[in-house]
Formats: sequence, structure tokens, C-alpha cells
Amino acid sequence: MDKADGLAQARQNLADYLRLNSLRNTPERNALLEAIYSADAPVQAEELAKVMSEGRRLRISRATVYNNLSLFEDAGLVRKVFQDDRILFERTDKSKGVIRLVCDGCGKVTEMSGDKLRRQIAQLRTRRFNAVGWELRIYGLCSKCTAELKRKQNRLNKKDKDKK
Amino acid sequence: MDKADGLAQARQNLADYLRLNSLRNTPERNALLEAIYSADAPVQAEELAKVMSEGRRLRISRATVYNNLSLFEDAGLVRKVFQDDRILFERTDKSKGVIRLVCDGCGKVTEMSGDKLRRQIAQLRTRRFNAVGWELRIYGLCSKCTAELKRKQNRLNKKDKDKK
DNA sequence: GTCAGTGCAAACTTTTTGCAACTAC
DNA sequence: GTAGTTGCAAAAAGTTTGCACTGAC
Repeated sequence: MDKADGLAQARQNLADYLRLNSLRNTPERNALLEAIYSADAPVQAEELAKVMSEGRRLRISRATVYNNLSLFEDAGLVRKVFQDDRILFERTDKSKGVIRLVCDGCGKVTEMSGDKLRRQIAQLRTRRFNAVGWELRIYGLCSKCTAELKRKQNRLNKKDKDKK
Repeated sequence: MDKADGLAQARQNLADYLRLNSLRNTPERNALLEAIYSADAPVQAEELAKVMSEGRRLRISRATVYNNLSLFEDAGLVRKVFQDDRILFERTDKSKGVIRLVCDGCGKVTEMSGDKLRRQIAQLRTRRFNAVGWELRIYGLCSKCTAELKRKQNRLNKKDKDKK
């Protein structure tokens, strides 16, 4: 499924959700959905609010952005993720699964493939839970922070020895 | 490693970190560390600030709480996790790994065992990254929300049929 | 004694709420 | 026409900052 298809599908899902719940299909909602689905990375609510309030065709207020991000969450179109020390919204259809290495030292997040493990996670059976996607977060230290830590520990040891 | 040992170890790590960086080992820092390591669930910064400002022996201000949570993060003693729609701090020594089922419908988080998968994750090799812990988040719908969705979809279909 | 650390209050960022005007249905 | 929706502004929630005083080393 490419990006455009993803948006088309999401639009349809939104329309269904709105109709189902007797809510209205406003231009603001469609513009917001498109903004999120066109971005190639998760977006921050405040940032999105800022961009949307400056739109050419349609100027959307902060309140409307926040209201509809919640609605999109309820509709299963977007979800919140915590990344780079902020809460971001990402489309739910993007990836079935992702493995992220999160450095406890500098906070940097990198993604890795791990195809074998992916397959095993996909095979995991979850009772009474209808799984659609996953995220494996591996915490630790990146090579840079590991090296820095060692340097510091060496200094500490030296300090101790000097005291004696 | 039981809880008390974890705290003792953390205290030592804190002392080392402080000495190494020429920072001071204050009673406030130790009280905060103990508060976090004594809690049996991740804590919210604001909540912790409130509790600590009402302490009997020691009253710790909001600024000090926030300052030191950052310091503890730098020292690798705690980390931020996003849970229940809030950012919480958890001790880093607590769990080597956890599998969480996150419902996109109601937001409920439940943990599962998945021993087989755990072993496989533990065996994962990460190049240039020194892994110490992990969290597998599986997104989807819990049984309750799945049922509710089906009910709604039935209503939608009925609506369509009625129109014809 | 010195300088990092603390408490306090003010500033800032992000999110929520109340209400009048608007519009999709 | 009518209720859901939007925009605005004010309030709330969460976090950071500046500065004078304090206390760990």
C-alpha cells in the first residue's frame, strides 16, 4: 500500500466512522487527516496547529486541531507515540511493526531491521486481543555514549587511586 | 535482585555519578531517588513534585524535582515512558523486558508473558548498541473494543440497507 | 569560603474548556 | 431548522527559568 492509497483508505475510514457516529464530515477534518497522512514522520499537535492556522485555503484553529486529533485517535486513524522527548501523532496504517533502539544516554532513536525477529513477533498469539501493529523499543546505550561512559569510569578510577 | 537491593545499587550509582561529575550529594537527591525506587509503578513528575513538597522531614520544591529527574535520566537511573496518556518516570533496573498490549480503542494497557518470544528478543544482536532492556508494545483492539466495533459496523450496514 | 543546589515565583509550552457564531446534514 | 463544529480567548496542566539564599564540599 503506497502513501496515496493509505490516505484514500483513511478518508474512507473517517467518513464511515463519522456517519456511524452521526458526526459531520467537515473540510477541516479532511484537511487535517490529509496533513497527517502526507507528512513522512510523526507530527506534534502544537506544530500541526501552527501550520494549519496558517493555511492558505483553510485556516484551522488550535482547538479544532486538538479536538480532531482525539477524534482520529478514537477512529483508529492515528495514535500517539513518545519520541525525541515529545508526544507525536503518527498514522496507524504506516507500519505493521518497527524495532527502535533508544539510547538512555543521549535519547537518540534509531530503527533496525531484525527480519528474523519480526517474523517471530508476527507469529505471536495474543489471546482476547486483536493485534494490528507493534513497536519493539530496545533501551540501552549507543556506541558513542558507551564510549563516553567508559572514559568517565576510567577518570573515576584514577581519582580513587590518586587519593590513596 | 529485589527492590531494596535495587535502591542500594541505585544510590551507589548516583553517588558515583555525582562524584564523577563534581556534583553534590544532597539529601534532596537521595530522597527523590528513594521515592522513585520505592514506588511500584512509574510516576509522573508533577505528581512526584506534589508528594515531595508535602514531605515531613524534607520539603522538596517542584524545580528541584524536575532538575533531578533530568539528572537521574542523565545518570541512567530512570527513564521516561509514555503510558496511560502521560509521560511517566520509571526506574531503569526494574525490568529487563516487558510485553504490553495497548488498545487503540480504550487506551487500556495490559501486560503479557510470551516467554518464548522473550527469549528470542533477548537473543537479538544489536550492532553498535549496548542493550540493557526492552519493551514490546503491541497495538490493536481489546476484546471489548473489538465487539463494540462490530456492533457499530452492523448498525452501519443496517443503515445502508434501510436506505435502499 | 566557594560554588553548586535549592526554593520560590514568574514565564513558557502544551492541552483543555466555555461560549457565541457558523454550517453540514 | 437544528444540532454538531468551529474559532477565539481564557483557563488549566505540565515544565522551565531567573535569582537570591543556603549548604555540601
